[in-house]
Amino acid sequence: MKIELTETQKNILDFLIDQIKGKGIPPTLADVAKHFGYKNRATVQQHLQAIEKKGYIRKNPNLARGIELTLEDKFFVPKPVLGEVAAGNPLTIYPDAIDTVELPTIARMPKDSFLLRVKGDSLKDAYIFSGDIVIVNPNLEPKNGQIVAAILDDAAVVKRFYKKKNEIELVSENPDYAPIVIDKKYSAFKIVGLVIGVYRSMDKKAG
Amino acid sequence: MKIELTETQKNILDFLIDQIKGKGIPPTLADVAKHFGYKNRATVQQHLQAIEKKGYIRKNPNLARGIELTLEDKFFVPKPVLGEVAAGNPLTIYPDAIDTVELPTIARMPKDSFLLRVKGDSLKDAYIFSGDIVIVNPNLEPKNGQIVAAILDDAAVVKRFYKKKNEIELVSENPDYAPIVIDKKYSAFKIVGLVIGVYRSMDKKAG
DNA sequence: ACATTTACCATACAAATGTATGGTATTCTT
DNA sequence: AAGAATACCATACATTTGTATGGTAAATGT
Repeated sequence: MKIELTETQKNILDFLIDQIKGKGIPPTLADVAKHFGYKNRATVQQHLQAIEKKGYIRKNPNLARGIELTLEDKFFVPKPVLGEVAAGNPLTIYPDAIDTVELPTIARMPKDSFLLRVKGDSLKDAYIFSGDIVIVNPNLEPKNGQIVAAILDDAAVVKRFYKKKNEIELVSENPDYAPIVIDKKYSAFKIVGLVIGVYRSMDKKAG
Repeated sequence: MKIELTETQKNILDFLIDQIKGKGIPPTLADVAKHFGYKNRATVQQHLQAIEKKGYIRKNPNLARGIELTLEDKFFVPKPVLGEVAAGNPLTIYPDAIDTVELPTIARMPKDSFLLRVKGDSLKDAYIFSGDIVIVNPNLEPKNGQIVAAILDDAAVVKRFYKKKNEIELVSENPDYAPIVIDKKYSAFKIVGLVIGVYRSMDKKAG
């Protein structure tokens, strides 16, 4: 039933979601126009009509800030999953979204953070399992013992983080996997962000 | 600094909070007038000026729905956890919120659904652990094999749900706990809702 | 090549919303 | 008793906001 959104429309919808969920109050047409640099509200108006026709929002006519997310009825906001991330052995990370999960609106999802789907079972003793979605915040500095997402030689991993003198150690909770030790100067290594939450939808049985 | 509010002013402020926190969008003057049965907006306007002068709200001039709560913590929105729910043996459910989880910025509660903190480990084979927050939707009908929250003899449980001919069976994933079988007519039993997701914040170490 | 969709701008208009001002009546203070 | 604060109403007006309509240009599909 839902039709694909264009890039511009998707950007606008993202902004709407961001404002409504984040700031708590839907923007006016003028707000949206200003944010995207449009010189008049009619442009926004037309985009909104397109988005509404495709079923993503509903508008209360003649009502200031009368934009409602239809997604909201379902309690879920679709979010892109940027890649798969290995809890065991490293996996490839993809340049674009490989999938979307329906994330409940309560799951905390700060700006700039993103989602990765976990593959493998090396973190099972930290209660993260294959198929779980981890929420990664790239703006937080990881402390020792916290779980991070990192890129190592073009692959992505999720592991517990320990900062040593000249190395960084990435530890799995599962004793089947040995810790990875990286020299701090090694250039093909980069911490992507701190894992701030885990979400698992219950509609399919875990395991 | 804060001065005492009059009864009317307090009622209006309560309504404002209710709308902003609950509905997610501040009301217009007309909304407030209608709710309290005022015949014109100027009345509301004056009350708002009084409330603002006393420091409880701030107004963005000439802005539709431009009421902000000064009380509001901009970065953390506490969400009530309605009770603890036993994955093992039943626990008491409390009439009021027993705790809050802090969900930064986002965190608008999906309509009608609520949170319960899980205690006990009977669902550990379904990857739900003590301390996890389960999201319960009371409007969805559970199907066989799904996980539900239920009230049994004034205690709350989270278990996998199976509907039999004349009974309902609630099963733990953990073999240490035997299934609970309830006759359908038993009045002290009630399905509270379907567990639609599990969320775990990572700021404290799991385990 | 032609029609359709998309992405913008400009302008005009109507409805919603906030604001200013003046009025009446009641209660509370001093 | 006088003054102040409170709680309303009515009306007029300015601004914001949403809507309708028409136009240009580029990309896309058939």
